[in-house]
Amino acid sequence: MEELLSYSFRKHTALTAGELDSILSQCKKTAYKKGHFIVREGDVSRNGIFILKGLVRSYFIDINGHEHIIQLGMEGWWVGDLESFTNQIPGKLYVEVIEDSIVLLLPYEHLQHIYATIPAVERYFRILFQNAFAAFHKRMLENLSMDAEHRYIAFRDSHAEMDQRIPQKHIASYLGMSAEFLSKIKKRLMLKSKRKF
Amino acid sequence: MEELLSYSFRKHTALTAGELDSILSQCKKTAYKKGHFIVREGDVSRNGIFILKGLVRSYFIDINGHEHIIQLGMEGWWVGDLESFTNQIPGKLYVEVIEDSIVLLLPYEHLQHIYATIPAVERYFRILFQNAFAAFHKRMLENLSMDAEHRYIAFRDSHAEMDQRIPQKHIASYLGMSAEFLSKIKKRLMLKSKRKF
DNA sequence: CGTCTATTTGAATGTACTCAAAAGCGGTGG
DNA sequence: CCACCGCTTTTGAGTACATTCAAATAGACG
Repeated sequence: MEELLSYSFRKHTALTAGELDSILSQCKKTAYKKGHFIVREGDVSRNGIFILKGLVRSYFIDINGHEHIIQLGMEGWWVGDLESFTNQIPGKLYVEVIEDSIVLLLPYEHLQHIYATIPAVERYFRILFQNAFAAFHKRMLENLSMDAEHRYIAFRDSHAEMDQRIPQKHIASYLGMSAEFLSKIKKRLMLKSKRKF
Repeated sequence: MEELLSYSFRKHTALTAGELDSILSQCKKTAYKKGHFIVREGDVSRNGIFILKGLVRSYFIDINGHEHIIQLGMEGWWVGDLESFTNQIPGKLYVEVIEDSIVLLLPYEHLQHIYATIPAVERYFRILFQNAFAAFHKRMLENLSMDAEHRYIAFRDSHAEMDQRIPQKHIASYLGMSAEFLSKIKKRLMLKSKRKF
């Protein structure tokens, strides 16, 4: 299962088997049950989190007590509270496991050591962050230019698997709308597609 | 003026004077007049863009013909259409100079060469993208949790200088609201602060 | 099964937008 | 120096998209 991480590294950079082993040996494989938290608000995120199996959401709670999902992550993804991890300060996010999951935890200090000893890892994360940043740009662009119905259609089309695996209320939160409204949208789309037959 | 770039590099990574010179020699210093475009929709962004002086906005136009500002950048910032630059494909963004500006242009191929010959630059951009990503997270978090009035207050507080230098309609677009509505918000805030005297 | 959570539905409400028009502001040329 | 033009900002009225609240229904889990 750990090959997922090796595969991810090899996709973006050239590492020897020994280097990969060294990195893997500094990660701790951990299982979480559905509903449990890897990180809570106020925690300092000590670890980078790489998902080997399962599904995770990260969200924060605003001053009105409403949850807003920042990220949904599944197999092969890095997740977490980046600001908290980068600066080793208390964070604002919760990272909750929404399916029984197995993750690799990579402690902050170990990552710093890896950066220092295996420069190619700088390249790996440079590319990862660059891609993540561009993807985020795209998401923001969609949020700005589309209404709620089209945001959901776009999500369903590009994340078909997540649309199946994740409860609607979480998808609504990720897309920035209320759960009730998403329900109404889905009904509207059902009627529309029925009309074609 | 070019020291701005050296300063930016040195803040995040250790580079020799020779390496900095080499990087600088591969950049092309270019002046743009207010209202001119560095990149247009459909262009392949050939250059990384670093601002030495002036002010730049990047935006896209949605299917309804409305502009949405993605980024506002000033002295010491990298700007541009990252997706287009990274993948060397036609982009969706316009990059427009909104004050007479001087920028450094770093061609894509030169940057690849720099990555290959000066590994510390991987680290520089890794950190830059990591910070940019975290900042973007924060912006999205604010967009989700605050109403229009509080988004403007947050912007004014953390970007006081930009609030002065940039026309209101651009700020409105950056904050995801109509220019008219921002005008109404400012009036409301004026009245509120007056009432305190 | 029974309980707890998630989803659906409807009615009332609100935040922010659109459209239209007036007022303000800055630059340019006579 | 003033007059005019274009662009930005302000203001008001009407509107729409999405929310809130409340209640009913359906589903999941022990």
